[in-house]
Amino acid sequence: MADSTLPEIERTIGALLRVPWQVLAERVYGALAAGGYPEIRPAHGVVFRYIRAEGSRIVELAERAGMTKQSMAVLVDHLATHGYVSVEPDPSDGRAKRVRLTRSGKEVQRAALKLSRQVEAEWAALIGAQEMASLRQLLERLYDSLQDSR
Amino acid sequence: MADSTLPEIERTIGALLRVPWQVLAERVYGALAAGGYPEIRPAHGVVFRYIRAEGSRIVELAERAGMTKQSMAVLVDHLATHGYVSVEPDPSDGRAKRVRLTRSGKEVQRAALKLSRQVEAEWAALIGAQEMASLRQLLERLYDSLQDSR
DNA sequence: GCAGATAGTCAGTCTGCTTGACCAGTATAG
DNA sequence: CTATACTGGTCAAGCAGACTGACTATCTGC
Repeated sequence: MADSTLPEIERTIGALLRVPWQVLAERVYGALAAGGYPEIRPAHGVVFRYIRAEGSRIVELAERAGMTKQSMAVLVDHLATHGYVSVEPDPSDGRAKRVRLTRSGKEVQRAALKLSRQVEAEWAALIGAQEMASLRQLLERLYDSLQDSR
Repeated sequence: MADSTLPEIERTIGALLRVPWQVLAERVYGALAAGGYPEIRPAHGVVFRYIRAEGSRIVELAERAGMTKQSMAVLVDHLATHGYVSVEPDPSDGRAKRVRLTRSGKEVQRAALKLSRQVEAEWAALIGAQEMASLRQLLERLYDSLQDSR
């Protein structure tokens, strides 16, 4: 209830943020599933979001995603068994592993980004291009402020 | 990955919506937990959001929340055992039950709403009152458009 | 060269959701 | 006015995605 609605109320700020986000997420993961990547579930998004091109360690991904290394290890393992990432020993540290996107992992990343842009464009058509641009700008401002105030 | 970030990119529309929402949710549920309602978890939010003042049926809540009646029954049961809702047989239908907020359930609802408004005010201080007002307006516009286009 | 920090794994648990099968009460068509 | 279909809710089982705690192996700083 980040947006509990007493009878009179609707459209708390929570709902206003959550609903579009859910619509977007459903579209993106739905399209990925339908488009030949059925093993990619929402939880795996963080890997694609936070992985660096040169490869990342599991702890690093976990840290960035705000979860435990055990949980991240499960996600990485799933993606590895389906060929979206490769996991190799890190030559510079015998304890560590290096996780990297494979060709098809990069495909997924690109596809997701494209879908996101597509949905954003649809929304622009819905509420007006200028309005969508303003909305994005204001959200960026809020986003940056929230990042700073940590 | 409603917002997969290829190296160059940051701040996809997904991240811009998701991050503030997460901040808000954490604040609201954190404050509720700290403020004497530790049994209220994020999953229970839907009950407070969708319940009608006259009382609602389980199927109705499930429908509105977009989940199965079994799942909703679990949430309602949890809230009932902690005294936030009452569950009585529906006099007009022998199969059905009527779920209503108790006094303390209403308290929670009000507290959550207040917290939400508080966070919104903090954000206004962060990015500017006018900007926050514009942001809300644009989000409302998007929200309404998305509702309509179903 | 040893003590403590770090990367990752194993095992167990919890929450929040699902599906499938079912029962009991209600509504309806013939 | 009864047989049938529908509906509200429950029981049981299972899965996904997170968690904690305990452990091994390796690395690093003094």
